[in-house]
Amino acid sequence: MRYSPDHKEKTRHKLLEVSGALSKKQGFATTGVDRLMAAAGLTSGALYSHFGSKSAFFQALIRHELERSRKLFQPQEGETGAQRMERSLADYLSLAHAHNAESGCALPALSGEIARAEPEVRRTYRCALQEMVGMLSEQGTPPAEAWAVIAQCMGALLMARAMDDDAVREEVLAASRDQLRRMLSDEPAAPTESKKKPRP
Amino acid sequence: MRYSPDHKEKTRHKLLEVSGALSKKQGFATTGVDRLMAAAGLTSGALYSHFGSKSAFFQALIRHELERSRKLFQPQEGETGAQRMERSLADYLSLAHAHNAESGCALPALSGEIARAEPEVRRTYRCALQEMVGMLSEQGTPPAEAWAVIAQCMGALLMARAMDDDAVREEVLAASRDQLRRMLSDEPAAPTESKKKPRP
DNA sequence: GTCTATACGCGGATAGAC
DNA sequence: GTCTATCCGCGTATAGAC
Repeated sequence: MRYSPDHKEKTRHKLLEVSGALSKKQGFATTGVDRLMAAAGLTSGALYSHFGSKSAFFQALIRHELERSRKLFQPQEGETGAQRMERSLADYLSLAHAHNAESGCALPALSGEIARAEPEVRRTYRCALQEMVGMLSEQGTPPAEAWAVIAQCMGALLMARAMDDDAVREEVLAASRDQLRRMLSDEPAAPTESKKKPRP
Repeated sequence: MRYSPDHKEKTRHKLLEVSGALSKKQGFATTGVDRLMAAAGLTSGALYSHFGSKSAFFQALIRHELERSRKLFQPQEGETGAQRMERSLADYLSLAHAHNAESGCALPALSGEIARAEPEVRRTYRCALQEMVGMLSEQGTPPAEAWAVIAQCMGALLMARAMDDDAVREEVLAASRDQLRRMLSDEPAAPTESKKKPRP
């Protein structure tokens, strides 16, 4: 063949990366195949060689994106559970994340489209989230709390993105950060956002 | 004229109601003008008479829908604040709401599209939410908590809708209900979902 | 105010050259 | 494996009849 053995694999990976970014920024359904492929320097034919149809491509893309999202909540070298959570919240619920959907988590960017997608895509979505909850569970956050954390993060970021004013965006994000910190430290509500304070 | 004086007003209202339901179910951008109008028994020309363009129609629709959403959180006759919150949570975070987007709240159904809409639409969205938070604030829920409640409700419902399994959907919704009850009653975390228990 | 007819572009998808 | 060319349907929007 005219192409190196792993050329297909590399191209496929690049397609998922680049089209994923474009989909998170502009939406998947509203972006044509031509544009999705052009973002990776290819033409529409490439999509049908690799995935067969646009909706099959969507499923592969969701699987790939949620794999990336899972890593956002994974602990890094030498972190305690509390440190990981504090870092995750600060990164996730930030204005930077609100303003850069293309490099951010797929949950707030694509859940709306997934909700209207075929059962196969929704199954992929559910399994990925269950894995994420399982992972958090192993690290000391009970499943019920883990679901609540994910829902809160996704909701707050999506709401912030749909607004038109950074000050209000930050108000929403700060409220969620504060709320989650209190919840995860098992402390009762406090009137203002508390400083970093590891539990005694 | 051939039509009664308030015919235009009534038609406009019907358009917003019926197209709003269809948009929440199938998405706004992905539903053509013909279909949106056909749902109200009209043809595409009607949209341009009333609103001028599809995007102008979207803004009117969002304004109308968020007015409806605000009422979901409004207290009813003879309710206390705690009763209202308990009723709101049970109704909002339910499988019925997850399965019937067309008659439900616009926030989980349309926030993704709003996030990619023109600034004018996003301004409408922000103002409506600020009013909602102001309303909750008057009823005893501080603004920061109100933002967290709305984000959590929207995130949990959207996540539930994007899944393919009712058992897991219910797990997500129950986790959020439980979390919000604990937060609103200023109680520390409990291992399982607590029963209705007004604060002492 | 609403409908029908129509203009024109972009959508997804396929065929065949290389 | 990728590109170019092409088919056909649906998208938004407008013009003119009633």
